Amino acid sequence: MDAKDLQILRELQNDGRLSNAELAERVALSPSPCLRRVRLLEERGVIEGYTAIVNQKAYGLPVTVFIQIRLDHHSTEAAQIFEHAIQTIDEIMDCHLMTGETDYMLRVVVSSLEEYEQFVRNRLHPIPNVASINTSFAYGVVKKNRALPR
Amino acid sequence: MDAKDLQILRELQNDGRLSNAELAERVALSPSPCLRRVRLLEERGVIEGYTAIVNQKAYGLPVTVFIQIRLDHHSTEAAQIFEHAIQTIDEIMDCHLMTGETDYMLRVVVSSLEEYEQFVRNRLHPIPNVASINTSFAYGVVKKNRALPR
DNA sequence: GATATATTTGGCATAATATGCCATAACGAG
DNA sequence: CTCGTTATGGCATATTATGCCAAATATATC
Repeated sequence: MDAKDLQILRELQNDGRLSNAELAERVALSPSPCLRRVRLLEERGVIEGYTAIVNQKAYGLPVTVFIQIRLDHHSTEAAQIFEHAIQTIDEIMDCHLMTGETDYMLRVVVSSLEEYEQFVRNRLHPIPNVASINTSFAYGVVKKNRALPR
Repeated sequence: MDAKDLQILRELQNDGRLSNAELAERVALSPSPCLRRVRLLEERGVIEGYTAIVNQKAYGLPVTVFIQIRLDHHSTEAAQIFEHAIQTIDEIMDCHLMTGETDYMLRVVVSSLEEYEQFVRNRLHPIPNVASINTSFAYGVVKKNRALPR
């Protein structure tokens, strides 16, 4: 990955639908080597895919919740059960395995506080081995960055 | 926003580079009304943009950190200064204004623990009015969802 | 420093795709 | 039922992607 690849990644993170012609111009290459670099980045898994960024409020899901979860014991089995359970729950946008006091950090998206209550009751509580659930509501987004630094 | 729009959004969240022809086929429309719907969703701000999803490890930034920040007082001015300060810091991928005990939740991306130390020293500590910084490191990602639920 | 090898690049022809326009069809209000 | 509005599909044109080849650049070896 040289400087040109980094430039390509920066441009595609800021506009994932850039045409190859436009992208090539911005990174000072002709279209064909530019396209070949993009395909290589895709094949190597550096580019995992492309996505449309949807406005949560306009979509009807204005509420973002961060949830810190601890398991009651830390066997491989308990972790596997938990991690498997969350995969099928659509409201969970992402889940990180954490160091320190909490085991998992979830970002969950819902339409309202009422729906969040339902979510906790119907989706979270049925999962076994969960010792504690710590909920933090987000009022709004102050910053949102598309491109990784550097 | 009818069912077709929702379908379009779902498809474009899962593959932001779908050709209009392919998208039209998937949502059972001919290309022209399909494209018109996409453009409308863009104009209305439902689709905020498109982005390439870059693998953090492959890119050289394997460490994700969640940081909970409290300000020492909650004047509009203190908030504005803080919120303005973080905009220019590239390592901060997103920042949410929170309810409850902490004021802000940051997601930060760095190459190593050493770099995180530098980040805190050089970027965070200079910001005024910050009362406390609570750092939580992520080992790895258990789940990552591109598409909003429903 | 010269030569051989491998890698990357740019150009071109072809195939696929997007775009804008228009007539037709579906929908809703009165 | 009828008018006015909105959405749809088809088509011609312009733009873009793709695959192939020769030229240029970089790398390694002696």
